[in-house]
Amino acid sequence: MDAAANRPKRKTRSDVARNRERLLIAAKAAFAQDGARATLDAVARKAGLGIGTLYRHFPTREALYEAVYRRDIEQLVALSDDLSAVADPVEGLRRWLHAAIDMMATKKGMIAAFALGADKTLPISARFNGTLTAELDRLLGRAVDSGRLGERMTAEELLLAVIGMCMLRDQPHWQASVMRLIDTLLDGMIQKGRAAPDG
Amino acid sequence: MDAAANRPKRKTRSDVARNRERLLIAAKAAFAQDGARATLDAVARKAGLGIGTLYRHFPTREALYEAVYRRDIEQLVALSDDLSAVADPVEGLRRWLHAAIDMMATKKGMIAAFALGADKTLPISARFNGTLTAELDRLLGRAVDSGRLGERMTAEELLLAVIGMCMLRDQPHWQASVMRLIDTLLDGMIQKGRAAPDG
DNA sequence: GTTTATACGGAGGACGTCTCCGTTTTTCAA
DNA sequence: TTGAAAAACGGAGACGTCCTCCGTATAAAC
Repeated sequence: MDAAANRPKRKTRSDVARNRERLLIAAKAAFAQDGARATLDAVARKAGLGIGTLYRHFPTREALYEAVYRRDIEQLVALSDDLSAVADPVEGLRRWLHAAIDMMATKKGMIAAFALGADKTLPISARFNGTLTAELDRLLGRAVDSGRLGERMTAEELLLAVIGMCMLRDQPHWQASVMRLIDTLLDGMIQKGRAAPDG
Repeated sequence: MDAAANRPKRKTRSDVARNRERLLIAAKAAFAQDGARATLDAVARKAGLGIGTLYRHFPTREALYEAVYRRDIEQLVALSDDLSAVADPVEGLRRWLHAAIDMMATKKGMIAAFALGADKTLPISARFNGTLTAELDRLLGRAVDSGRLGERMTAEELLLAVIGMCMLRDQPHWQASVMRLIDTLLDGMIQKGRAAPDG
């Protein structure tokens, strides 16, 4: 029943933590350079370790993504805490979305990680997207409660829109374009008349 | 100099056209079923032909996508002709975007094809994206000229937004979400006050 | 130093892409 | 018809990546 109770108390080997760290550093560098296309063999080689070791530490590519970008996600969570205190809730929401885009702009592999997260069949979805959707929902809820924004879009939809648009990273001025798209989208959500007839 | 002049006048073989057609039918089915993940081996097998024949007809995966979806693109071009006559230019633009989304909804592989088109390094970009951007630009220009829409977004940006958002196809109600996103975006483009301060 | 649990490494199988060239099919001229 | 030339076909095989498996190496415990 209780696996923890009858496990021998042998310390975990010292090389494990060291190798894990090496792998993460190598992966971060590889993803930054080659984005989603980086091969895992290359990551292992860069870390000076065998491919088998990589797979033991991170059984799937998604697990590796998650470990590499977990810290960044936490940063976005912290930022949403700060921005919940901004006087204008729409502005707070806007700033958070811009920060998310900024982050993806500097980390090539991150977009790939999020794209995987968009696929509901992968467990990474629950962690990355779940966490971020929750934060976004908080900011969005605040703006809606204030009466400034309508309820046209859900937090999840907004997040997916950002992720989707960021997939077009290879365009010349994609970052500015995406930010303008987001701003325009927010403008569209502001309580006013509607452009779209129902038919 | 003139390659056409001194080529022998032998007719092109009759099997070529037949096999090309078979490959297209098989590819269309395979892409519809498996999306971007369909293997080219499977396409060739489904067509009852060798893999070598597939590659001779369509040297790259993108070439095959292009051939499979060319007709659909032409349909969108024709639709934009029709919609240029609609009284309300914003409504015309909106309908065209919805039609594009509808089309992607029924053809799994099409989104993959467009996503490739978003990568400027591939020649398919010039054909698919170029054509569609031109049509969208026409509809958008008309709406801007009427004074109803501001010039916040370019046709290319709008198109890329649609493509990006459609990449999230695996979500439960993605199609409705994307359409609502587009409607909201259009609302945001309508000439009114702005939500986003400059800082 | 010996034992033992644990981790490492990389060979190898599976699978997809793409090429190359011997074989087959089609066209054309006689 | 039939033979030869041109053109297309087919699939074996080289290559690259993913991922697993298990013999070997190493750290911890005693």
